[in-house]
Amino acid sequence: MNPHTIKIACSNCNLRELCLPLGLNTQELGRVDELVDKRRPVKRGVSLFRVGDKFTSLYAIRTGFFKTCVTTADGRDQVTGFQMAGEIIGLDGIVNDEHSCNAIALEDAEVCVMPYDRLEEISREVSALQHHVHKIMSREIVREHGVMLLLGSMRAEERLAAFLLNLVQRLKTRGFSMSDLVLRMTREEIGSYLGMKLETVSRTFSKFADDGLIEVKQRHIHILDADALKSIVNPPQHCH
Amino acid sequence: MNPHTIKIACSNCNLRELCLPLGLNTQELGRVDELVDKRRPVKRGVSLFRVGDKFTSLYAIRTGFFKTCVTTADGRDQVTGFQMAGEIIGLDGIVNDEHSCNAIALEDAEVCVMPYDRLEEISREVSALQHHVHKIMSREIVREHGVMLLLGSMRAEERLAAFLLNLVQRLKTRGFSMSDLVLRMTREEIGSYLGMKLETVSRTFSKFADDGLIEVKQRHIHILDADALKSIVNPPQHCH
DNA sequence: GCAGCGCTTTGATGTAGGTCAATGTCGCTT
DNA sequence: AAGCGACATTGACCTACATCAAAGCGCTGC
Repeated sequence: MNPHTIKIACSNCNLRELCLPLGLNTQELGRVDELVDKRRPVKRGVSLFRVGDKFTSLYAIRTGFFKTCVTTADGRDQVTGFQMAGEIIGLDGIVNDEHSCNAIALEDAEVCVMPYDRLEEISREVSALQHHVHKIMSREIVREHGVMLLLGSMRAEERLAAFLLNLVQRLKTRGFSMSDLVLRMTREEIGSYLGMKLETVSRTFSKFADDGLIEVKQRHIHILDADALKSIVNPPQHCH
Repeated sequence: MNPHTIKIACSNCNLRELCLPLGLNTQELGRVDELVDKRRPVKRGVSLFRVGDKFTSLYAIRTGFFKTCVTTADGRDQVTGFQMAGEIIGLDGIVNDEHSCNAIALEDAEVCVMPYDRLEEISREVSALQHHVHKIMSREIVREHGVMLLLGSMRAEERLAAFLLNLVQRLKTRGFSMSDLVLRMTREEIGSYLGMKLETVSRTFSKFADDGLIEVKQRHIHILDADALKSIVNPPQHCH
């Protein structure tokens, strides 16, 4: 192995347990290392792919933070998700061989490029990888169910509380604090994701702060009472 | 081949072009025929699977009509989709080996049961099937993006117009009329899916009828002006 | 150090759609 | 065929959130 190969080997990657299935043997790991063609840096504000781009690859986020969004004919757009290190984006492109959403870096980022035909080929040989790919897609479907629930039947406070808890949970998995986070997106982007206007996002943050649930200083959020946030999302039942 | 085998062979199924990839050779078709373990009837109002059920199989709808829905801790629920003949349900179960939504028949139905481990096994051998499975999952992800857009940034009339056009489009693919449809779900279920109350669904139907876009007689809808519905979903741009 | 800009906060007011309630329609059972 | 129950429609009123508008904050670049 030359140093270059080592550099982009999944088997040495510190995000391995987020991207890859567990329990691969040495030979399988070797095959999986061939998945990543190269790495690609994406500057803040730049898109990794856009609606209509030919679909060629999936991308594993190594560093940085993305949003994905779709657009209506009349220019309104809807953020469909925020993605962080260890997460896979580009799945939307498989069905029609072209991307149907935009993926934009919210901070300087680097992704691992996994050519899709190679992924299919290696999945046929390594069944743990095959299953893993299915799980990733299924997870995305289930996540979106959750967003539909949020958009379809929650009120503003519930949505924002759910959003914060979700973010902090994912950050925790990556070794960050459960109580402090820095939002990488604007109020407007949060609002788009949650189906509310940026002013409502701001007011709701202020409300949470007034109620002593969080501290807000611009994009820095300190969570003071996670349980209270949870009980906003799942209002405690009162017996009758 | 005995008659029983023939009976549940995908290769003879009239929905084949909806469920299966095109262009399989005879040998591949033979393998794919092994996908379906058995058929299972589901009476109207009965669930095919429920939240928490162990995941074992995907289901191809042969006849009938389903809704899938998720539930909040406090009992509100959200319809996440309506599925008709030729569509695949159960993908939500892959990620955690148990289902995370309920699938309920809205009319007497019959599904083909495809044990998931067999699907993985055959996908490894028949790459067209592998790709097809990926496409089905990707299509579901893209569909959900569309629902997020609808829930997050459209108004009631736009939502209902988009809903009707989507239904009628899918029915057309199945050989039904572009202008007449029978809703298999209640106003409340439509409302849940579209993030609005049943009264608003009813009022919006009445509004469309008053405007001469559709005729509504209970669950029978006759579309008079599909273009007008389209222009509600994508309001024509006015230059400035 | 301050000018300018992008983002955020906060206030005042408007409205789409929710809520509550009454009535209507249809299909099913007896 | 009458009566019941599930679903749908319509009206009157209300509220959560949107909209419009005005500061405020904290960068970045000169």
